[in-house]
Amino acid sequence: MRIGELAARTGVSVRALRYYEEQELLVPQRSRSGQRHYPDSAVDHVRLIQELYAAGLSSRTIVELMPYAVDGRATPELIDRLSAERDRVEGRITELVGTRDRLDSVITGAAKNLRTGRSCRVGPTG
Amino acid sequence: MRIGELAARTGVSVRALRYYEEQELLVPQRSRSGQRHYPDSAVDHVRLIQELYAAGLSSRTIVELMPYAVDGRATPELIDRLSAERDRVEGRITELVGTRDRLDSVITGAAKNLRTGRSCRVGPTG
DNA sequence: CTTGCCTCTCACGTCAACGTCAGGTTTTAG
DNA sequence: CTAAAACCTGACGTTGACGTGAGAGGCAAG
Repeated sequence: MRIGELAARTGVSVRALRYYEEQELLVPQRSRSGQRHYPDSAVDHVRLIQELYAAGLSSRTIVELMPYAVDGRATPELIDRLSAERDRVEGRITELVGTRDRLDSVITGAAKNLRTGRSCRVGPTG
Repeated sequence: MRIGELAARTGVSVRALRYYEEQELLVPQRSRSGQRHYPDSAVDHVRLIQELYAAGLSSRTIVELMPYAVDGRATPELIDRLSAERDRVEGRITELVGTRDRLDSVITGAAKNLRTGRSCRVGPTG
């Protein structure tokens, strides 16, 4: 399929797809006239890329991890890299859970404040 | 305290503190000569700001939520805003948990691949 | 053939949260 | 008093993942 269709199917912009190519994340074939042609598998490929971006990985990191997703070839280094990223994501989750709990207690305090009309201090821990 | 000490205590840069002021997140008093002077509470204040940044909130959003943190005054709108951000954070957590699990299964597959030396496809779902 | 949409390649613009440098003033230590 | 350290105000630079517009070429339909 051509770039417009892939964009429509994945929900990412045409510009983004060209950017992915620039970053060597998704390199399509070219017709004689220079138009990009993607296989059907590109749809899932793009979704994976998006997910990894959403997880906070950079293009460079994704590029480094792609060889595995592409040809299924694993090396110890690759596994280390994947594990490191997994741990990073895990760390982010922990942070965010803490923040969510903080927000929860702030909200609870605020709601109480609202009911009583009294100003009960809720700021940073302490 | 002056800006350098606050920076040292919080671990954020002097530049960042000046940026926070620019964004009206943390407005200190000024001496006659123009130097910034912060109260002790600014330390916790900065930490809260950092945490909210880390949670993915923008300066603008933080500014909107600050009135509560500053004077403890809650309004229904503020609580809605806080709840909305809480839900955003919760959504991010769910996403990241999914990604972590995806990474886990990829890693497991890769490790198995490595042991067997066989290429077992692990890519996007499907 | 031409209309119209899709695509191409530059290449500059954007946005957030600062980094960094320049050039000058204030505070502090000796 | 002097020198160093800390502070001040601009103001331009950085990074990542694109947005946006210009100007030109490609392709199926009438």
